[in-house]
Amino acid sequence: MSNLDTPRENLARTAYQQLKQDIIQSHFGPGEKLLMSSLKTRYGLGVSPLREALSQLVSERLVTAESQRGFRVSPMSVAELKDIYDARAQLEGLVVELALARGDDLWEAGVVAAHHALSKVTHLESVEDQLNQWDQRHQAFHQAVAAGCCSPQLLVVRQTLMDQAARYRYLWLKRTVFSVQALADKQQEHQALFDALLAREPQAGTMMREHLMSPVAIITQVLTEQGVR
Amino acid sequence: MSNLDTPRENLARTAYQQLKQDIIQSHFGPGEKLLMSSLKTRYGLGVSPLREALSQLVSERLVTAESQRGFRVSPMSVAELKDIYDARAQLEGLVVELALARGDDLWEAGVVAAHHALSKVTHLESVEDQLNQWDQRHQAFHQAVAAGCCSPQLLVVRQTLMDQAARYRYLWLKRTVFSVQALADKQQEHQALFDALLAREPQAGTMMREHLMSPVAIITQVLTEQGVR
DNA sequence: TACCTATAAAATGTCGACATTATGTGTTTT
DNA sequence: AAAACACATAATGTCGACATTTTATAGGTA
Repeated sequence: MSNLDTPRENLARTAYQQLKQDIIQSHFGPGEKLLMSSLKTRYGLGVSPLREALSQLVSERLVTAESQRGFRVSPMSVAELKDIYDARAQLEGLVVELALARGDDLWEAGVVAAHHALSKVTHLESVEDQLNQWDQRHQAFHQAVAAGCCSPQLLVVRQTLMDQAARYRYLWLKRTVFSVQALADKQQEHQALFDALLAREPQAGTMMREHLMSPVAIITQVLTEQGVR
Repeated sequence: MSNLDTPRENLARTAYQQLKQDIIQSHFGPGEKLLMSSLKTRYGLGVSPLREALSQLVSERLVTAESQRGFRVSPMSVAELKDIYDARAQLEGLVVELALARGDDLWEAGVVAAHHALSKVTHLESVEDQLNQWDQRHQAFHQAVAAGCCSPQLLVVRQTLMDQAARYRYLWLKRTVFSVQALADKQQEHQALFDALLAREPQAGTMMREHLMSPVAIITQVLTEQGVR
């Protein structure tokens, strides 16, 4: 009757999504123990769906499990930051080079649209909204570029690395989005990237690699300020 | 006392390993429904550890979950075969190029050792053993080569794609390992690859890409013989 | 016959209970 | 005082039970 025909999602899936959000936004800090008792009260769920959600997050390496000793948030480190960003840069470079070779008109159209939207981010009243809008369009732009590689598998792998990087990326976002200078620099990089892509210039891959590596210095600084090695 | 200091793995992990094996070796065929009742009797476990294991396999895309409708083995298709192998080839090519630039003496030593072991696979009485030994050393050789990229993250990603490909790869293995000609061809490719790597010749990346793509034709044939689109 | 409907059977997903294992605290021993 | 031990407390991991939902079966209608 009044039943919306939502297919009724698992509790495990909702737990997964919420937990992931909470870890990425550092509600649970790196290395923090994830007590079943607290999770139960926080999300109002039993252990079964929680354990399923945690198992998935272990597969994504956002959570680590130690047998008979429960779960904890995976630690963060400068070494891991560099490893993740290096892998992302290399992979995204590869993806771009494939897109140059494989991308069709529809791909170009998607890139044009996403780039346009990104360049028109308006200054909203709420800084929170501002941050979200820019971040969303920024990610959409890169997603549109990557789509040209015509490899669903590589795109999944790419997304996995994105998720892994999310916690680090979040640190960078806050520093960048509120700096007019940093934003302008990024905008310029995106413009150059955009031009190179549409012209199918071979150096676009290298440009992308450098573009992705540029936040590393800033994030390293933030981490060391927070006492993370 | 008589307690071996094995840390006592949880049942969920053992279930995960067994399920993965059984799916890869096609004990559970593509698209097959995974009934909780049968899994319970087969592995002698309750639902909780089984669901955890299945959740992890969902993350690895070997299993698919539909809310309120349980789990089934992910289907296989020629399209997915091509997608996975393309992604693997591109990624492995990238990894090799990084290894050429980053690999040190220790990497070279590992490659030499693994190549030597691979070239000396003895003809054992049991064909099963023969297959296992060759496959193990073959994978070890590629692993040793890949290690040179100096990126733990990329190696994890590579392993994920390997796991995804395992079911398809298994089909190829059976056809290859029992064909003297096919084995000899592979051995020659490995030799050429080996020489190019140690000489740091830039075309090693391309060679690797072609090496990884070569089984696609055979596997496609086997799949169509089995009625898989 | 084909098609809907009502009913029965089976399967999923979740919780609470319980055994096992880890952790913290206070006491004894050297 | 430091280390070793015993005990109490707390947390994990697993199972069986149960409500809900899906699927199969049989019957009825046009």
